[in-house]
Amino acid sequence: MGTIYDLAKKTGFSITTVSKALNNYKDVSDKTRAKILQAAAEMDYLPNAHAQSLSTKKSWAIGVMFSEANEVGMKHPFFNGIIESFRHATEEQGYDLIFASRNLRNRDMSYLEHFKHRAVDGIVVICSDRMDEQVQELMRSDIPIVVVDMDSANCSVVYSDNIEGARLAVNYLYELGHRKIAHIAGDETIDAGAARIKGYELAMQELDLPIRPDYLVNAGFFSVEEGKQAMERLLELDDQPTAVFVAGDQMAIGVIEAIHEHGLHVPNDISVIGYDDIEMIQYITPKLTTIRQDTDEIGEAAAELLLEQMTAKERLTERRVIPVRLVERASCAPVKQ
Amino acid sequence: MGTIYDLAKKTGFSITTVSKALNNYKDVSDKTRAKILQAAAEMDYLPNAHAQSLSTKKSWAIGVMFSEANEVGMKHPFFNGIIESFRHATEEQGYDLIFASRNLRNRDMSYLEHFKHRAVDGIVVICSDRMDEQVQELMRSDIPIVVVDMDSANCSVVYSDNIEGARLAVNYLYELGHRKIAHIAGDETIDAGAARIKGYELAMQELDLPIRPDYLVNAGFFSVEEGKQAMERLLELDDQPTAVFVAGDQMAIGVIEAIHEHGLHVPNDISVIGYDDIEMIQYITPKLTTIRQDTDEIGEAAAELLLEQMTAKERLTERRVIPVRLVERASCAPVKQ
DNA sequence: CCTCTTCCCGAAAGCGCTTTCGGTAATTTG
DNA sequence: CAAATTACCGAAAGCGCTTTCGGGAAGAGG
Repeated sequence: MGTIYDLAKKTGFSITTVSKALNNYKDVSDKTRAKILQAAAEMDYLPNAHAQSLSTKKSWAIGVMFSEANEVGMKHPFFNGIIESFRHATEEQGYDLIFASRNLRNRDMSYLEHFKHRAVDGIVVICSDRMDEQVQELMRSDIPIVVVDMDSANCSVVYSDNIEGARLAVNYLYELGHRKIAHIAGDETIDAGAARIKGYELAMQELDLPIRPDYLVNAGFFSVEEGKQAMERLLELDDQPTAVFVAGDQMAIGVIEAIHEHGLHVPNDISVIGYDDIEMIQYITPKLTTIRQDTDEIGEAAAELLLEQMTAKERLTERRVIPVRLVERASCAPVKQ
Repeated sequence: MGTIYDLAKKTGFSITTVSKALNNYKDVSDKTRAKILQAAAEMDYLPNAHAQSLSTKKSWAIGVMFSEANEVGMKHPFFNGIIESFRHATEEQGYDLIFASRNLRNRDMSYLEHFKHRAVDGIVVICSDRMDEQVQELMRSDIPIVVVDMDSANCSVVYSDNIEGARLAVNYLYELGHRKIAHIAGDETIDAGAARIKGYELAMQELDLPIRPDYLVNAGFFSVEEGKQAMERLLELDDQPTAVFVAGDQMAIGVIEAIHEHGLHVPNDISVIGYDDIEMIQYITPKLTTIRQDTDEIGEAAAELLLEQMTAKERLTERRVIPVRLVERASCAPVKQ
């Protein structure tokens, strides 16, 4: 492969000139540039990224961090869509993504430390847990950062319009004639969970429907199992809801399971609407009606906000709320008389 | 944050000694080491990874490349499990993962070039397409590499025991009384597809069952839609199979859909067995019986093989075949008389 | 023909770290 | 107590690149 020095020797120019030719400086003639480029191609020359970063202080790398309760990492059916889209958008600008470990040869360090060590140009964190100390630390730092799925006044954030999404769901059920609408919620320590609860309550008020405490059950951290358990609690009620708005698709899967095991039918006995629109829910029975979050757009927006900061070389704090929409499938039906 | 030079000034030692203290050289006394470490902690000193890599020629980074037909990247429900497990295993050793773009500031380069540019210590490629020229190039290079889900004599590889998996599936159906067993296959250009076909044929022979060309249908690249179309072709047959072994879970979902749309019942009319055991299939109706590939173990094995090469600093060519097992759920039933 | 620009190019310092090698002081050995 | 180890530390070169700044050559202007 060779170094820039080899290239200089081969072409007879100084390494300064070679470097300039490679980097499109204008104070090198077309002729010598051509020669150098040709020689570079011949010897398969590639600049060493580390050396470049060392001298330019720009690494062309973006650090990514996941922070979610269930520790599934890239298997997360919603977050991985966002990351994939984010990757596409940043790739176009020449950035690489680096998934940092928290382990530097036996010494374990924080993500912030690791990212500083790696000298990344920016950080994207996909976070559901607002209490995560590691995330807090990242947000306090002065590295360009964008946080996805969480709100904060101190840095650029992007998330879906959860309030509107919840309202969409409740209104839809209302229009189907439902009045006893329950909400199986995500934990309030998670922004998305809290916002959807708020949206639910708002919508219920707007519709002059009572907000019954027994119709609002916290199902924790969005897993199938937790959804199932939450639904079982609703099914124990004397006065059962006729429809339930579930804060996440995975939970909704558990919800439907619970309903079926109880000998009831979705949607004939109970209507269920989910949130996220992850891939698998179009294959379950019944196909789940849900509020779709646009992972593509979220990822792109995140990339945009981060790139903006990286080129501006200053910390910005923009908030981008991505619209959601209702996807009608087969898990909701008009209320029985 | 400061550099090693600041640390030297602060402690009064030379940068040589500081570096040695930080790197646990033994020719520095415990006392001075303690002083230096303390000072380092006080000023939040972190070594610059680029400078380190430049001088040690070790980057503590592993390049990862995905190569699959459907371009879903990290959304791939099977591959992302492998990558997640791989990440865990390499993280423990202090390695970071880098997802390279193919774009270096307008100049687009091959993955190999990019990985050389980044000076990664090793490469993991998760590959289904054996014709991918980029992958070929990587395999020809001299960087430590491990390839997942594909076979090759030229580098370390890890994949599931597809032949045995197919055999397991066919035998299972046979034991349920099925004799008309079809195979909806992945494309033969994909190793996994080819191997499962081979396993299917082998098993059929062993059971003295005829291998009918019309019972072996190529469904391409493992998507739901392709599976559905393939099943539709089987359903057009005068002499329909009573059971079908599908080379991938996603295809199996499409297969079941086709059967249902045809007014038939799974498993009462036709038994279906899949391959992979991706998460979502336990939530569909009926829950899919399948051959489970152990993504955790595959990822770990890949990490092991790669780490081995990286520490040995030489290219090894070990082959690791991971066992599979049958997971019985509800999509197969005894044949109707 | 001389001066002033403009165009090209290169010397050298610097980015932050590692590692070889040699040297001094302290310690051990006989 | 002299000689031989041993323990500890630092000068300096090097990793591969960028960028400032100055200087020479060529062209433009008077």
